[in-house]
Amino acid sequence: MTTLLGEGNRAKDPAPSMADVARHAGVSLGTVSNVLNSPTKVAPSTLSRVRASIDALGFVRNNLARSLAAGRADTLGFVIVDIGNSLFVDIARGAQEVSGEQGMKLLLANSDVDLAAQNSYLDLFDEARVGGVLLAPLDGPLDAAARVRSHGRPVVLVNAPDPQTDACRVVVDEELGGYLATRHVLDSGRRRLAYTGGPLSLHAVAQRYAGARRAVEEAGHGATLELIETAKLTISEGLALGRSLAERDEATRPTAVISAADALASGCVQALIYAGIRVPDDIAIIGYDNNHFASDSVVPISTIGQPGHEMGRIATELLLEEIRSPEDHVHRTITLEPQLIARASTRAV
Amino acid sequence: MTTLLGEGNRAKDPAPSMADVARHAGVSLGTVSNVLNSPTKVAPSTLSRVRASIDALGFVRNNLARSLAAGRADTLGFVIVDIGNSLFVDIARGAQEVSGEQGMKLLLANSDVDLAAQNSYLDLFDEARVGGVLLAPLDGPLDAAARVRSHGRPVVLVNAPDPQTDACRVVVDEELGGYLATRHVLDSGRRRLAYTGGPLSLHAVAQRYAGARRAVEEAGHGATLELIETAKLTISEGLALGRSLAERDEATRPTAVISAADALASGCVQALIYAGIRVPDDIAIIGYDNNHFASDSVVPISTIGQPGHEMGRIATELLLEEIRSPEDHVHRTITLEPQLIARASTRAV
DNA sequence: CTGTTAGCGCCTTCAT
DNA sequence: ATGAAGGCGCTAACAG
Repeated sequence: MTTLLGEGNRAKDPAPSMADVARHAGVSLGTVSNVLNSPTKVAPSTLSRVRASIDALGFVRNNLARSLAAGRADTLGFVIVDIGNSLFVDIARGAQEVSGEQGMKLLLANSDVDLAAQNSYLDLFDEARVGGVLLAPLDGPLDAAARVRSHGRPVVLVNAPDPQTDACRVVVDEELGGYLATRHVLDSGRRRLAYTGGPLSLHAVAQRYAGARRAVEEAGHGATLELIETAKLTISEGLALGRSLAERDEATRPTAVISAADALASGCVQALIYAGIRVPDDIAIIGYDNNHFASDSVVPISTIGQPGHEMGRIATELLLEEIRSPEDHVHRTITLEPQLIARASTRAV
Repeated sequence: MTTLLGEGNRAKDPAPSMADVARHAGVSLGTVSNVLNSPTKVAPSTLSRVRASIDALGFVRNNLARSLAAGRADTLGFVIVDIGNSLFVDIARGAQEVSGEQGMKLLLANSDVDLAAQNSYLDLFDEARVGGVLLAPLDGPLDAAARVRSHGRPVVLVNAPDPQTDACRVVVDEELGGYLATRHVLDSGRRRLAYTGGPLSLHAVAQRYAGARRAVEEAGHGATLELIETAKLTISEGLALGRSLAERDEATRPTAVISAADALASGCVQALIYAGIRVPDDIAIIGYDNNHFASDSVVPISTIGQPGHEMGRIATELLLEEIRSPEDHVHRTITLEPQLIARASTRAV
């Protein structure tokens, strides 16, 4: 076909390939590959010459072709249940660190608490032939993850409530967290306690409650624990909770509230103070998660911190280990401990 | 080589390929490709037979090979400056929607306000041959983005302060936002105003301040605007601000505070209430960003909403347009308008 | 409608 | 230290 006017620039000159670089540098394709992958095996002179051509041409290697040919990927995928939750952001940061240290890249995908989206991203990473995937799942079936695993692609679960799957997991001891929080307020002298959070169908909420009960039973001495279930773990539920607490008369009002989440605790504190009730003098409150708005509150709120950063690091290490030696890898569950962070909201009376 | 004990499962049976499917179904490779890419061109009977083999074998297509062969990608990359900020999460959601609707997948990367990380992810997406990239950049040089563009890969900037680059951009009118906020409190009857936020070196903070000044000048009638610069836009800075405001005597204390961020406003409200100062009766406050903790406050805080979701949608549409017709694409900057959200914290007196 | 074939860009032995 | 050649898994004509 003859060239018509303007047809010449139609091609939008395609990215230069290694072959182009080789030609430009006057070497063979294999040599270019070597300067990219094993620079030590190339004579210094050719090496610099090839490198010069590389950036003269603005060459970037095609990772698709690279991974395809090499049969392995330098990419990891992380499917995150809720990118708006700072715990997961911390986990992602930890994962990113380890990935970088070990020469891998980390790609993120936000499932947004939606099972279909979670499955779709799992498939995406599977099709993209990533080296392995990290999954912070929502409460729900994990068969899509199993499918990925069945394709020989390692999956490690982070903060997964469900222990039934055959994969490595990194979790934190929720029961212990509830115990620590409750024990702390008992130690501060309060006896009439209330645990709040919900719905109880959430694994973490239930586990933390179990821990709270254990601490109260252990305490004896007339310590009591009331359960106040909420519909969600939000600030606005907390506001409502605080208002209803403020309406109770002093004799029945708990003297300490153990909350399953900082958001809940924060709302509660705000509503109580607004109603003229003193925190921690009249009511002590402790939250959970160590979100920034727990520390950044008029009355800094005590809380239970989860080692998100460490969770991300460990999960990634497990994943890389499984990727590198699938043969002798044995799955394990690493359980991390939550940590008490005492602030003004639970000061002893 | 003879088979030794246990050597058989050494291979960790590699993922089945289209060739395997073809063999299993008794058809040719091309036909399998057709059932995957143009099912209409395949006889119903073969179609179902091939499909049966596909999931009998648990086949998932290799996207690396697919993109390599096809010369185009079905993936978009989004480099996000701060995954902890809900505005960007909203943008990501919008981008995800449009991507999905148009048959593209969206991969995320968190640069975490780090230039090196941002550049590294830009390169990652470049090497991964994504179809195009969305970039919510940090205040800093954009040469890495230019490099990506020079490789023929479209880049669109979201919420980029710097208008100098040659690419499509989606931004919101920050000056207008400051104006709207200020105008609103003026309309509510306040005259002694203060604008707070910082550092002023941040583009958005400075622009919003400019808008505030414009509104005050326009108002005349002895309306005044004090500037209270903060080091950051955090809740704790807001707490400090609220405390210092509470210490002033009534004659000099502003009757309305326009804050450059909800976090700041939230802290301020909390500290004021704690000090016994009434909001909005004694001081009205308006924030910026429409973060959830602005609405979920004892006194719901008025704010300026940014159309994050829409920003993400539009940016992705621009990107897809450029990807699909690079020839006749002309770069443009879409400027969206922020929106006033009036709540209790600025109720008229 | 189905089969055949030639690459896509790179890695990786194996020679030289 | 460098070059040559086969193949990774798939798409996209083109034949039949």
